[in-house]
Amino acid sequence: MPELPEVETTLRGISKKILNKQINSFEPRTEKLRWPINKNLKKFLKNKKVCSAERRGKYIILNLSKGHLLIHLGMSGKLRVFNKPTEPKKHEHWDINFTDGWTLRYTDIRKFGALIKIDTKPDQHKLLKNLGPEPLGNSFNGEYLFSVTRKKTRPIKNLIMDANVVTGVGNIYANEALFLAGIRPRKQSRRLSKTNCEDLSRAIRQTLTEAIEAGGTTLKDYTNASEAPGYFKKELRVYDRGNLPCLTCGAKLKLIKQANRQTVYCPVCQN
DNA sequence: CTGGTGACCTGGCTGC
DNA sequence: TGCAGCCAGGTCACCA
Repeated sequence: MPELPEVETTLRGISKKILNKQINSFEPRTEKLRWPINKNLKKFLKNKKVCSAERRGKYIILNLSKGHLLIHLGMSGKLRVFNKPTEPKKHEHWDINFTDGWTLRYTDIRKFGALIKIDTKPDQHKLLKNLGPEPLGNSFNGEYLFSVTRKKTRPIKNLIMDANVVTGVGNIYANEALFLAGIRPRKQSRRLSKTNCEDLSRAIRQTLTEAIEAGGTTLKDYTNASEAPGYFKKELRVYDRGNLPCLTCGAKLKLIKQANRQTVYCPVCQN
Protein backbone atom coordinates (compact mmCIF):
# COMPACT_ATOMS: atom_id res chain seq x y z
CA MET A 1 0.00 0.00 0.00
CA PRO A 2 2.06 2.86 1.16
CA GLU A 3 4.57 4.16 -1.27
CA LEU A 4 6.43 7.41 -0.80
CA PRO A 5 3.43 9.71 -1.35
CA GLU A 6 1.33 7.75 1.13
CA VAL A 7 4.10 7.85 3.71
CA GLU A 8 4.59 11.56 3.12
CA THR A 9 0.84 12.16 3.47
CA THR A 10 0.82 10.14 6.69
CA LEU A 11 3.79 12.04 8.07
CA ARG A 12 2.16 15.38 7.35
CA GLY A 13 -1.01 14.15 8.98
CA ILE A 14 0.57 13.06 12.24
CA SER A 15 3.43 15.55 12.58
CA LYS A 16 1.68 18.56 13.97
CA LYS A 17 -0.43 16.44 16.28
CA ILE A 18 2.50 14.76 18.01
CA LEU A 19 5.27 17.36 17.89
CA ASN A 20 6.61 18.51 21.25
CA LYS A 21 4.41 16.06 23.10
CA GLN A 22 5.73 13.90 25.86
CA ILE A 23 5.24 10.16 25.79
CA ASN A 24 3.42 8.77 28.77
CA SER A 25 3.32 5.12 27.79
CA PHE A 26 3.85 2.67 24.98
CA GLU A 27 1.44 -0.22 24.65
CA PRO A 28 2.30 -3.01 22.23
CA ARG A 29 -0.31 -5.66 21.57
CA THR A 30 1.83 -7.94 19.45
CA GLU A 31 5.22 -9.54 20.02
CA LYS A 32 6.45 -8.77 16.58
CA LEU A 33 5.66 -7.04 13.34
CA ARG A 34 8.23 -7.67 10.66
CA TRP A 35 10.76 -8.02 13.45
CA PRO A 36 10.29 -8.59 17.17
CA ILE A 37 9.41 -5.40 19.02
CA ASN A 38 12.24 -4.50 21.35
CA LYS A 39 11.34 -5.50 24.88
CA ASN A 40 12.91 -2.35 26.30
CA LEU A 41 10.82 -0.08 24.12
CA LYS A 42 8.33 0.72 26.87
CA LYS A 43 11.09 1.92 29.12
CA PHE A 44 12.93 3.59 26.25
CA LEU A 45 9.94 5.69 25.22
CA LYS A 46 8.66 6.61 28.68
CA ASN A 47 8.86 10.38 29.24
CA LYS A 48 10.63 11.04 25.93
CA LYS A 49 9.54 14.05 23.93
CA VAL A 50 8.88 14.00 20.19
CA CYS A 51 11.17 16.75 18.94
CA SER A 52 10.68 16.29 15.20
CA ALA A 53 9.40 13.85 12.61
CA GLU A 54 10.84 13.20 9.20
CA ARG A 55 10.72 10.81 6.27
CA ARG A 56 13.54 8.90 4.62
CA GLY A 57 12.30 6.89 1.68
CA LYS A 58 9.32 5.05 3.07
CA TYR A 59 10.57 5.21 6.61
CA ILE A 60 9.22 7.62 9.21
CA ILE A 61 11.73 8.73 11.82
CA LEU A 62 10.60 10.24 15.08
CA ASN A 63 13.44 12.17 16.65
CA LEU A 64 13.02 12.00 20.40
CA SER A 65 14.59 14.02 23.16
CA LYS A 66 17.05 11.13 23.33
CA GLY A 67 17.22 8.53 20.60
CA HIS A 68 14.97 7.89 17.63
CA LEU A 69 12.07 5.72 16.63
CA LEU A 70 11.93 4.20 13.18
CA ILE A 71 8.52 3.35 11.74
CA HIS A 72 7.80 1.51 8.51
CA LEU A 73 4.26 0.89 7.29
CA GLY A 74 5.08 -2.21 5.27
CA MET A 75 2.28 -3.10 2.86
CA SER A 76 -0.75 -2.31 4.96
CA GLY A 77 0.30 -0.16 7.91
CA LYS A 78 -1.52 3.00 8.97
CA LEU A 79 -0.90 5.62 11.62
CA ARG A 80 -3.62 7.63 13.28
CA VAL A 81 -3.65 10.22 16.02
CA PHE A 82 -6.72 10.77 18.15
CA ASN A 83 -7.62 12.10 21.54
CA LYS A 84 -10.45 9.86 22.58
CA PRO A 85 -9.02 6.47 23.45
CA THR A 86 -11.16 3.70 21.98
CA GLU A 87 -10.96 0.00 22.63
CA PRO A 88 -8.20 -1.27 20.34
CA LYS A 89 -9.52 -3.49 17.59
CA LYS A 90 -7.93 -6.45 15.91
CA HIS A 91 -4.82 -5.46 13.92
CA GLU A 92 -4.31 -2.29 15.94
CA HIS A 93 -0.92 -3.39 17.13
CA TRP A 94 0.44 -0.58 19.24
CA ASP A 95 -0.31 2.76 20.87
CA ILE A 96 1.96 5.56 21.92
CA ASN A 97 0.07 7.53 24.54
CA PHE A 98 1.03 11.11 25.24
CA THR A 99 0.75 12.90 28.56
CA ASP A 100 -1.96 15.20 27.18
CA GLY A 101 -4.29 12.28 26.46
CA TRP A 102 -3.65 11.95 22.74
CA THR A 103 -2.67 8.63 21.19
CA LEU A 104 -0.64 7.62 18.13
CA ARG A 105 -2.03 4.27 17.02
CA TYR A 106 -0.61 1.79 14.50
CA THR A 107 -2.85 -0.52 12.48
CA ASP A 108 -1.48 -3.17 10.15
CA ILE A 109 -3.42 -6.16 8.83
CA ARG A 110 -0.44 -7.95 7.37
CA LYS A 111 2.14 -7.10 10.02
CA PHE A 112 4.83 -6.30 7.47
CA GLY A 113 5.57 -3.00 9.12
CA ALA A 114 8.32 -2.23 11.58
CA LEU A 115 8.90 -0.36 14.81
CA ILE A 116 12.53 -0.03 15.77
CA LYS A 117 14.38 1.89 18.42
CA ILE A 118 17.58 3.56 17.38
CA ASP A 119 20.21 4.73 19.83
CA THR A 120 22.81 5.90 17.34
CA LYS A 121 22.54 8.32 14.44
CA PRO A 122 19.58 7.20 12.32
CA ASP A 123 21.37 7.50 9.00
CA GLN A 124 23.91 4.97 10.18
CA HIS A 125 21.30 2.37 10.95
CA LYS A 126 21.61 -0.62 8.67
CA LEU A 127 18.12 -0.12 7.26
CA LEU A 128 18.87 3.46 6.29
CA LYS A 129 22.56 3.74 5.57
CA ASN A 130 22.48 2.18 2.11
CA LEU A 131 19.38 3.96 0.86
CA GLY A 132 19.73 5.81 -2.44
CA PRO A 133 18.88 9.48 -2.91
CA GLU A 134 15.41 10.87 -2.32
CA PRO A 135 13.57 11.01 -5.65
CA LEU A 136 12.31 14.49 -4.83
CA GLY A 137 15.70 15.73 -3.71
CA ASN A 138 18.29 17.61 -5.76
CA SER A 139 20.78 14.77 -6.10
CA PHE A 140 18.29 12.66 -8.02
CA ASN A 141 18.34 13.72 -11.66
CA GLY A 142 19.01 12.48 -15.17
CA GLU A 143 22.75 12.61 -14.72
CA TYR A 144 22.61 10.46 -11.60
CA LEU A 145 20.26 7.97 -13.22
CA PHE A 146 22.48 7.79 -16.28
CA SER A 147 25.52 7.02 -14.16
CA VAL A 148 23.85 4.26 -12.15
CA THR A 149 22.31 2.58 -15.19
CA ARG A 150 25.62 2.08 -16.98
CA LYS A 151 26.69 -1.57 -17.10
CA LYS A 152 23.51 -2.66 -15.33
CA THR A 153 21.88 -5.59 -17.07
CA ARG A 154 18.70 -5.75 -15.02
CA PRO A 155 15.47 -4.25 -16.33
CA ILE A 156 14.98 -0.56 -15.64
CA LYS A 157 11.82 -1.13 -13.63
CA ASN A 158 13.66 -3.43 -11.23
CA LEU A 159 16.41 -0.82 -10.94
CA ILE A 160 14.20 2.13 -10.02
CA MET A 161 12.36 -0.02 -7.49
CA ASP A 162 15.66 -0.81 -5.78
CA ALA A 163 15.73 1.37 -2.66
CA ASN A 164 19.51 1.50 -2.78
CA VAL A 165 19.35 3.15 -6.21
CA VAL A 166 16.56 5.59 -5.45
CA THR A 167 14.41 5.28 -2.38
CA GLY A 168 10.64 5.37 -2.23
CA VAL A 169 9.62 4.31 -5.74
CA GLY A 170 7.27 1.35 -5.38
CA ASN A 171 5.36 -0.70 -7.88
CA ILE A 172 2.53 1.70 -8.67
CA TYR A 173 4.68 4.73 -9.34
CA ALA A 174 7.37 2.75 -11.14
CA ASN A 175 4.70 1.66 -13.64
CA GLU A 176 3.32 5.18 -13.93
CA ALA A 177 6.69 6.90 -14.29
CA LEU A 178 7.87 4.50 -17.00
CA PHE A 179 4.69 5.13 -18.94
CA LEU A 180 5.11 8.87 -18.60
CA ALA A 181 8.72 8.63 -19.77
CA GLY A 182 7.80 6.33 -22.68
CA ILE A 183 10.20 3.59 -21.59
CA ARG A 184 9.41 -0.13 -21.46
CA PRO A 185 9.74 -1.64 -18.01
CA ARG A 186 11.82 -4.56 -19.28
CA LYS A 187 14.33 -2.42 -21.11
CA GLN A 188 17.84 -3.15 -19.92
CA SER A 189 19.08 -0.37 -17.69
CA ARG A 190 22.34 0.07 -19.61
CA ARG A 191 20.42 0.59 -22.84
CA LEU A 192 18.83 3.80 -21.59
CA SER A 193 20.06 6.91 -23.34
CA LYS A 194 20.94 10.11 -21.52
CA THR A 195 17.63 11.51 -22.73
CA ASN A 196 15.80 8.44 -21.42
CA CYS A 197 17.37 9.01 -18.01
CA GLU A 198 16.42 12.66 -17.98
CA ASP A 199 12.85 11.84 -19.00
CA LEU A 200 12.58 9.09 -16.42
CA SER A 201 13.96 11.08 -13.52
CA ARG A 202 11.58 13.90 -14.40
CA ALA A 203 8.68 11.44 -14.70
CA ILE A 204 9.40 9.92 -11.30
CA ARG A 205 9.54 13.34 -9.70
CA GLN A 206 6.34 14.46 -11.40
CA THR A 207 4.40 11.30 -10.59
CA LEU A 208 5.34 11.38 -6.93
CA THR A 209 4.70 15.10 -6.60
CA GLU A 210 1.25 14.84 -8.14
CA ALA A 211 0.39 11.88 -5.94
CA ILE A 212 1.40 13.75 -2.81
CA GLU A 213 -0.73 16.70 -3.88
CA ALA A 214 -3.67 14.35 -4.36
CA GLY A 215 -3.15 12.89 -0.90
CA GLY A 216 -1.78 9.54 -2.02
CA THR A 217 -3.29 6.66 -3.93
CA THR A 218 -6.15 4.64 -2.56
CA LEU A 219 -6.36 1.21 -4.13
CA LYS A 220 -8.01 -1.00 -1.61
CA ASP A 221 -7.94 0.49 1.80
CA TYR A 222 -5.33 3.18 2.08
CA THR A 223 -6.45 6.14 4.13
CA ASN A 224 -4.35 8.96 5.48
CA ALA A 225 -3.88 9.88 9.12
CA SER A 226 -7.35 11.43 9.18
CA GLU A 227 -8.88 8.35 7.56
CA ALA A 228 -9.55 10.20 4.33
CA PRO A 229 -8.82 8.26 1.15
CA GLY A 230 -6.19 9.39 -1.33
CA TYR A 231 -7.42 10.72 -4.63
CA PHE A 232 -4.57 9.73 -6.92
CA LYS A 233 -6.24 6.58 -8.20
CA LYS A 234 -8.14 8.46 -10.84
CA GLU A 235 -4.81 9.72 -12.15
CA LEU A 236 -3.32 6.27 -12.67
CA ARG A 237 -2.70 5.68 -16.35
CA VAL A 238 -1.36 2.14 -16.44
CA TYR A 239 -1.28 0.55 -12.99
CA ASP A 240 -4.21 -1.82 -12.48
CA ARG A 241 -5.31 -1.21 -16.08
CA GLY A 242 -3.86 -4.30 -17.76
CA ASN A 243 -5.63 -5.20 -21.04
CA LEU A 244 -7.55 -1.92 -21.02
CA PRO A 245 -6.96 0.67 -23.76
CA CYS A 246 -4.04 3.07 -23.41
CA LEU A 247 -5.36 6.49 -22.48
CA THR A 248 -2.98 8.09 -24.96
CA CYS A 249 -3.17 5.89 -28.07
CA GLY A 250 -5.91 3.36 -27.42
CA ALA A 251 -3.68 0.30 -27.82
CA LYS A 252 -4.31 -2.58 -25.44
CA LEU A 253 -2.09 -2.25 -22.40
CA LYS A 254 0.20 -5.22 -21.77
CA LEU A 255 0.04 -6.95 -18.43
CA ILE A 256 3.13 -8.89 -17.45
CA LYS A 257 4.75 -10.24 -14.33
CA GLN A 258 8.14 -8.77 -13.66
CA ALA A 259 10.17 -9.40 -10.53
CA ASN A 260 7.01 -10.97 -9.13
CA ARG A 261 5.05 -7.76 -9.47
CA GLN A 262 2.19 -6.66 -11.65
CA THR A 263 3.65 -4.66 -14.50
CA VAL A 264 1.60 -2.78 -17.07
CA TYR A 265 2.81 -0.85 -20.07
CA CYS A 266 1.71 0.40 -23.45
CA PRO A 267 3.41 -1.50 -26.28
CA VAL A 268 3.00 1.51 -28.57
CA CYS A 269 3.82 4.50 -26.35
CA GLN A 270 6.70 2.85 -24.50
CA ASN A 271 9.89 1.76 -26.26
C1' DC B 1 29.50 -7.60 -6.42
C1' DT B 2 25.01 -8.54 -8.92
C1' DG B 3 20.58 -10.17 -9.41
C1' DG B 4 16.75 -13.31 -8.57
C1' DT B 5 13.68 -15.67 -5.32
C1' DG B 6 11.41 -16.91 -0.97
C1' DA B 7 9.55 -15.41 3.10
C1' DC B 8 6.97 -12.67 6.32
C1' DC B 9 1.07 -12.29 7.26
C1' DT B 10 -3.80 -11.57 6.56
C1' DG B 11 -7.87 -10.85 3.91
C1' DG B 12 -10.32 -10.58 -0.35
C1' DC B 13 -11.43 -12.38 -4.63
C1' DT B 14 -12.01 -16.15 -8.19
C1' DG B 15 -13.41 -20.33 -9.70
C1' DC B 16 -14.48 -25.13 -8.91
C1' DT C 1 -21.91 -21.93 0.65
C1' DG C 2 -17.47 -23.90 1.14
C1' DC C 3 -12.97 -23.88 0.30
C1' DA C 4 -8.49 -24.16 -2.06
C1' DG C 5 -5.63 -21.27 -4.53
C1' DC C 6 -3.99 -17.01 -5.90
C1' DC C 7 -2.99 -12.21 -5.33
C1' DA C 8 -1.81 -7.64 -3.03
C1' DG C 9 0.98 -1.26 -2.13
C1' DG C 10 7.39 -3.65 0.65
C1' DT C 11 11.87 -5.32 1.14
C1' DC C 12 15.18 -8.08 3.85
C1' DA C 13 17.81 -12.36 3.94
C1' DC C 14 19.62 -15.67 1.42
C1' DC C 15 21.39 -18.10 -2.49
C1' DA C 16 23.64 -18.88 -7.06
